[in-house]
Amino acid sequence: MADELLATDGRVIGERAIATRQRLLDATLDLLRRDGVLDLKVVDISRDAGAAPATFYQYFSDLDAAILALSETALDDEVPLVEFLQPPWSSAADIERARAFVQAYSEYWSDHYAVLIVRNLKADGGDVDFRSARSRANLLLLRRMAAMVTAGQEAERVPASLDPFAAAAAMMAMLDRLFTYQTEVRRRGTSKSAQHETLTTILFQTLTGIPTSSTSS
Amino acid sequence: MADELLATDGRVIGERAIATRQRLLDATLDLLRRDGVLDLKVVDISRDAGAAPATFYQYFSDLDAAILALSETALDDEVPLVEFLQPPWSSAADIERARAFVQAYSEYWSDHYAVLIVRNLKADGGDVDFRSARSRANLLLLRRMAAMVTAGQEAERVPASLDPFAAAAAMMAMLDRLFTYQTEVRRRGTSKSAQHETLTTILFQTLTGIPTSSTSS
DNA sequence: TGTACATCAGTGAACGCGCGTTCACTGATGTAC
DNA sequence: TGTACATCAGTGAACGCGCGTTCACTGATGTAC
Repeated sequence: MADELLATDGRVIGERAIATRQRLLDATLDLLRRDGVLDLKVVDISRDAGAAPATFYQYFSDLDAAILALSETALDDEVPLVEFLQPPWSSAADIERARAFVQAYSEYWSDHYAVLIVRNLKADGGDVDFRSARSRANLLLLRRMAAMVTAGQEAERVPASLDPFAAAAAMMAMLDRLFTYQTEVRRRGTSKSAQHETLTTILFQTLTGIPTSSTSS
Repeated sequence: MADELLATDGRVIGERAIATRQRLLDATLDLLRRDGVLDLKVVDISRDAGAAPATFYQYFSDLDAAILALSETALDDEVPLVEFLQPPWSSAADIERARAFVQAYSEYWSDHYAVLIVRNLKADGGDVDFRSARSRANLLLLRRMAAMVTAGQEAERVPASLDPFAAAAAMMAMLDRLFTYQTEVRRRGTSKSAQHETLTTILFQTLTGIPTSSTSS
């Protein structure tokens, strides 16, 4: 994208300013990770970035603007994940790609969870900008998943009772929520790899309807 | 439970006070639904409940205490849902019970989503009390789901690659997140009943491994 | 059946902090010649 | 190769609001006789 960064007054900004802006974003992410949205403050962000509060307002009209900017960078990291779903999984061997997808998505999530949680929260709360940010991000993967379901139904492997889009949304929901929830699951003695294997199996089974090799215990 | 309600100073409180406390909780829930956690204020709650701010502090040490109290009442409404999972689904006919479960869970969720979202948010953020509230609630259903997976594996219908607890958690995650997300899904032209049918199919398939009747399109 | 007293429940008004936000300013960097 | 000037970037200090929280108080209800 060839868009130049602007200050809040509309000026195009130079290198030094871009660096400052980035430091502010980094600090925002740090604080989001450490303390969560409920305790996020402009004053703290500025201090952590080694800048005066007034500086923050040169680049962001308010906290939401900064969080939205972080959402955009998260989106950039989501784009490559499409590769794992495209072309669609179509044979038992493709479970390897499902496995790789789960792994990659897990990493994506652990890089960006702090931002994604807020984005989802604000989107759920009805904020238009966050809604749109979420939609753009989700549709990327959702469309590919839905296409797999449709293909699976045409091949009569996937139940006709699935709505392709709803099924895809369900899978996304599962991935998102579960990664949020990960520490908790881990605490009950389920290893990370067991969790990934489980997700892989459910995903592959639901989207493609292709039987998983090992059905014996 | 025979626990009597206490004021913050430890006194057991009478009927009139119980009613006031309840009005405060009702107002809290209303505001949570309307404006979300980020804008929740003691002053507003008190005003809406027709009380002075000082009154709030007679019954709750802070906002979190009130939200935790609301989480407990949500838990009460979750208990009956166990019926739908117990005894375990074991034949194709049990898909009716899965369907009823999804329906009931959807209603449970739409009654309590505002509180559950905050509970999850705070639990994810590491708050001990909210963690415990969430665990107690989730384990109720999680245990039954995990048992079904184990049974399905013993009958060699469910892939051995599933970890029973992780699979159950994945299903819970899917339900929770997707209901949050419902308006969005609806907006893309998926009807509520199509969504429920999809969830029912995925749930039943994943937990029991029993093939769904209609695999043709 | 009324009066005095004890306890319970609720509040007005204020204090004070902390945070968002702004404005007039200073300092840094680039450019012309 | 230095000096003057323009533009860019950053800030100190303050204002003011809004909210959490408290305390000494008032009003309501129950109880004894």
